[in-house]
Amino acid sequence: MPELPEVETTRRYLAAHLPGARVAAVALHDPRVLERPDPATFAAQLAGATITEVRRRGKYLILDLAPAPPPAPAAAGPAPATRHLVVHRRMTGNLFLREPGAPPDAHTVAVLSLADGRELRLCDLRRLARLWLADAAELAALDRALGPEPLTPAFTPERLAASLTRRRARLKALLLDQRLVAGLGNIYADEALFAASLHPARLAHTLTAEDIARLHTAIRTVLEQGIHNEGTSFRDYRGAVGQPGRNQLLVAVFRRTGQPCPRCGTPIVKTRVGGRGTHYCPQCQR
DNA sequence: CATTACCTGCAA
DNA sequence: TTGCAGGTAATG
Repeated sequence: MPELPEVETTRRYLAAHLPGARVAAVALHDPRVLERPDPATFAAQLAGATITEVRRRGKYLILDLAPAPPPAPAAAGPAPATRHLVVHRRMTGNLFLREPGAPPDAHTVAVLSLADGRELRLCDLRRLARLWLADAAELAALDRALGPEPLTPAFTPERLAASLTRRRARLKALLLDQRLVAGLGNIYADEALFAASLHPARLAHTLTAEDIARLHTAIRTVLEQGIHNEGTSFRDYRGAVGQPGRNQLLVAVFRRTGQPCPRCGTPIVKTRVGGRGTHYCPQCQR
C-alpha cells in the first residue's frame, strides 16, 4: 500500500515527534511481523534505546537507535552498536504514533511503548508488513539492493536510460522493480506513465531518449504531487495520526476505469501488466 | 521473464 | 463464491 509519498508523509511526522524518545518496551501481537532477530533478542536490543533519527529509503522507514546506556559500573568493553529498526508496510500496513491512553487500533501487530507513555503502533489488516533490526552492514546491504532515490540528484535521465534501453520487459513491470528506482508502486507507476504519455505494456528497449526524458520528469512530478497531498488513500493508507491523504482526488488514471481521460476524454482502460492491475488512456499513451 | 505464495476483507 | 487489493520474495 504505501509507496514513496505515503512513507515520506509518515516519516516527516515521525521525524518531528520521535527523536529523543526512549523505547520502554516492545510487544509483538503477531510474531510473524518480525523477520529478525528472534523476539527475545529483538526486545532486549530495543529496550532502553533512544530513537535518534527517522529516515526513509524507497518504501522502507528506518528508525536509528542509540543503545541504552550501560549500567553504572560498566566494564570497559566495546560500546554497544547503534542499530536500526527497519519497517516495510507492504500492502496495508500503517504506523501510528498515539498519545498516552489512546484507544486501541484495529489490526495492531506490534507496539513500541515509549518511556513518555506514547506508543508507536504497527497496524496491518493483511499482516504482510515486516520489521527487523539491522546493524550498519545490513542497512548498507539494503541500500545497495535498491535503485536511486527518485527525488535526489542520483536519479538522472541517463541512469534511467541505462536501466531501460537493453530490457525487453514491459515498461510498467520495470518501474515496479525497486532495483531500478526505489519507491514507485502500482499507483504512482500508472500515474507516471500517464504523465509521460507512455503505454504501460510498451517494451522498454523501444523507448527513445525523449520518451525517457519525459518519464524521468513524470516520475518526479507524480511523487512530489503525492507528497504534497500527503499520500493517496483509496482504502487503507493513513498517516501517523490516522489521517487520510488527499491525492486520490487528483489521480488521472488509477482506479478510474471507464471514466474520461483528463486530457482527451477517452474512457480509461484497465488491463493486467506484470500481474498487476494497470490503468491507462488508450488514446494518449503509446 | 512470468507466476505464485504470503494474508485478510470486501466487492462483484 | 471468486477474484482482487497500494508489495515483495520465492518459485518455474
